[in-house]
Amino acid sequence: MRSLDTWINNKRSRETPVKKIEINDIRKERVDTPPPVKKSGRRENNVPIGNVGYVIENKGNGGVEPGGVYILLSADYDPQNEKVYLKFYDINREKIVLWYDVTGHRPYAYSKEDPEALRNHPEIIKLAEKIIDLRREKKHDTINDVEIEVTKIIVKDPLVIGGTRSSLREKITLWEADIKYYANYIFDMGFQVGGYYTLESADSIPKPLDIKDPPEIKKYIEKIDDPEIKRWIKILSMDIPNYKRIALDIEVYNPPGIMPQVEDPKYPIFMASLRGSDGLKKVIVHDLRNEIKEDKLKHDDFEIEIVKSEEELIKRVLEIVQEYPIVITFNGDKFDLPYIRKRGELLGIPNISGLIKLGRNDARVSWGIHIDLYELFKNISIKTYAFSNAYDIVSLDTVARALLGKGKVSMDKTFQEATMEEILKYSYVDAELTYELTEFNHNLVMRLVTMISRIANMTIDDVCRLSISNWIKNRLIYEHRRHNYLIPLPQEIAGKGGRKHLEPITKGKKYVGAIVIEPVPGIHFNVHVVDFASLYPSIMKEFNISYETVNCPHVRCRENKVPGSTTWICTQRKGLISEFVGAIRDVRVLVFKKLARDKGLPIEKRKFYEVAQGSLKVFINAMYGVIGAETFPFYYLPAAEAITLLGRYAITTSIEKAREKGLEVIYGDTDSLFIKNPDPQRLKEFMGEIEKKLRLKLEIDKIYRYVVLSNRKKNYFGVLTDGGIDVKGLLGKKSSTPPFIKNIFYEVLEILKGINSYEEFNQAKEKIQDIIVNAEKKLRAGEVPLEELAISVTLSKPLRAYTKTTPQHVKAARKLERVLGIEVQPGTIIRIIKTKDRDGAAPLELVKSIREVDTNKYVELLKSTLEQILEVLDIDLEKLRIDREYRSLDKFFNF
DNA sequence: AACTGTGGCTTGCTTG
DNA sequence: CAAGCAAGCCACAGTT
Repeated sequence: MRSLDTWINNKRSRETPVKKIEINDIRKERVDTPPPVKKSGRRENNVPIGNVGYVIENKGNGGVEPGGVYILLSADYDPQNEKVYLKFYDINREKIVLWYDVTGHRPYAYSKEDPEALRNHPEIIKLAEKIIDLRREKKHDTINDVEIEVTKIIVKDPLVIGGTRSSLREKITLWEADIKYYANYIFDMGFQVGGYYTLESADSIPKPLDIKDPPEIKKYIEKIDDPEIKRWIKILSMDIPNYKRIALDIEVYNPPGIMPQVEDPKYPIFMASLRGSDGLKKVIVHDLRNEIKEDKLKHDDFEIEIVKSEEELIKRVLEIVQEYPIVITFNGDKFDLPYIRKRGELLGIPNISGLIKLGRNDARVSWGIHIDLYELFKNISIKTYAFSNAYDIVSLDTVARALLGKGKVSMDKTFQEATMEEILKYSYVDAELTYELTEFNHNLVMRLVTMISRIANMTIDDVCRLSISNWIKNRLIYEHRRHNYLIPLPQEIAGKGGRKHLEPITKGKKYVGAIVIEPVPGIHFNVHVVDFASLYPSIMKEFNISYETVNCPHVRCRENKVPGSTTWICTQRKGLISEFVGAIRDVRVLVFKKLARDKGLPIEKRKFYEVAQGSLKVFINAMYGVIGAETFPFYYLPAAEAITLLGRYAITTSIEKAREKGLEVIYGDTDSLFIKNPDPQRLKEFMGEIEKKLRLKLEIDKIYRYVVLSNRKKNYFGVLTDGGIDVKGLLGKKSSTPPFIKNIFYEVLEILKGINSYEEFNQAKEKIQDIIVNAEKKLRAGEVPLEELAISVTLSKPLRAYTKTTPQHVKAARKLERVLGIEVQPGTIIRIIKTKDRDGAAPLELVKSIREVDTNKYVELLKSTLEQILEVLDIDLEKLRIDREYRSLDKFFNF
């Protein structure tokens, strides 16, 4: 880690090292006298109550200290004091400090009525007491590209604008009325979440610290002219500290088979495990069966603390976690934290409601920040882009196995049956894994959420709980504010007009997507795959795609048509969305991707830049998707279609050009071309010409030693020049395929991997035949365990939502509920076995004997899975059919 | 009334 | 986000 002192470019800090700055006298004086409390506000002990610039000092929560070095991580609104407060991480004291607004900033929204009209409006009159001001303001109307005058309605509290049934936004048309107040505050004040700040005096506004650029970054900043890009480089290259944090996990003494419910917390908490970044490893236990003997108290892996009651346990846990600014849980939003609070309330623990704050779907802690890893890992962008689908089900066990290579301690006994010692171990490992998920790979997860906070300019709490479309929305709102643009209503964007030009290929879709080239079936050697480097984001950048620039109001732009449509694109103004994609794309490609691969840098730094470029990639990849999603506030169908139309144009133009040059295109999908055995010179020329013509860069993505194509699109496999194997779309790869068949599939692939020429295929055929004949024998002889035959299918809706058809997994799930009383929710993976009964399938749990299995179905499934690779290799499965004796054996089992 | 074949449709999973 | 695949459901028509 580089030392902070060396790169904080603050004069005062350099003269006197940061850590030694003395506490300002003013602050000391103030902290001794508690700040005045508003009459309406109730005061409880230990509850931080804000006033001007500082808070009451309590455990784990310090007041803002002038001269300190802070990172802005979060914010919230305090309704009692009617102020926004910011949560800063103090990097020296390793605490969260709260800073309450000192500017008198108030909530507001905009109306297009003039102030006079509004003053006479009955709804405004009704709320007159709570309205502070109606002020005329100039804003830029992005859709019509003109300056307009709007009225800023400034109010006393955010609920006047929105959040209740009687709020103003429910009564009259308002603009910018659904932005969270604390987010508004951050935008208006120009705060950068994840940025460094200091405070000059207790009641001043936090001032950005000018951070000295690391030497490797300097080179880039000097080279780049665009101030916008420079700003991005600076923000994203600032160091992220190893946050002091603690993982928490509780155990509830519930009867066998009954899950503890937050709504009805009737069973006691008897154990809590803690794992801190400072090395704390502790399990606190209320030994309700009195079985832990003094001599057993020692444990190699963690410290055991025995308490006499549940009340003592909760108090002790709260005492410890308050020492940590960041609390990590796995499912703490919906379980651990609300459960602790509710049990605490039942036991009459004072002030627990001030420490754990429950939202509708989340739980926050007053002295710091709570990160629920379950919510984070569930996030589809985190799952697919950041962790490339390394885990599929989101549970502590599966995520830890995938990312840490180790899982939970298995426990097949109930708490009643297990010894305390066993439960201790089990419980501790949960906290340990939870902590390690934030620490592995150089604190990747903590760095990732901070980096995303910076890009979205969104609080860490929100980043961990909201989806990518919210991250992007947040950043775009901020960009509107920076440009003084009024944010249009979704219906205004939709009302711009413009039309759809091509019917979607798939029924029920809103607009056309990409082109997939008809594959040439066969085995092809030496295939070069060229593709457009991030095609859709590049199109968005290069062709100025944004909701306001597609079908813009300028007459002279109407000539600038998207090929094959009447849609035109603005040539006068840069689109906001286009600008944002362009900037983060450039920053990623020109700076952070290079730094992440710079072998001259120490591994720690490279890992850091890897997180930066990876976070940027998450945003870049999602930009096209959100503009085509109706739920996105800047959704505009003609803009989404313009992107795909330009993509179609790029790929068709490239195919034509390639064929003109005598290059053989055998397949392609969306942004790629598979070129068979190309002449290197011609390939190079071709790529250059395309880039010149389309302003889109083509690159060689990979080279296959050989690739096997069938007549199916999105279905192929290939062996790369380095021996690696690519399997795309084939049945054998699908998560629903039974393990037994999957294994056979991969065994066959393993054989194909070594092949270099046509001749070698014939030898491989023999081996493959053996494998298949054996597999079928095993199946028919009933030698395959049921587990290996299970077909795993996700239940994606609640059971009652399947009204049109009843698929097999839904039938099975209903049976599970009826017969075993197992609760199934959306997201549950149902494992079914194909059976010979009327339904044709049953849940794995209810199949008792191998004799119920419909062997023929499995042979069929094996056949269709393997056929996808074998038909091209000219291996005829029918010829491999097993001798009559096995068929008769099968018959024997049937009767 | 029971069976068979067909095609449209639903569902889930993958590719880019 | 759309394109595309496999598998099964289900209504319907035609046959037995």
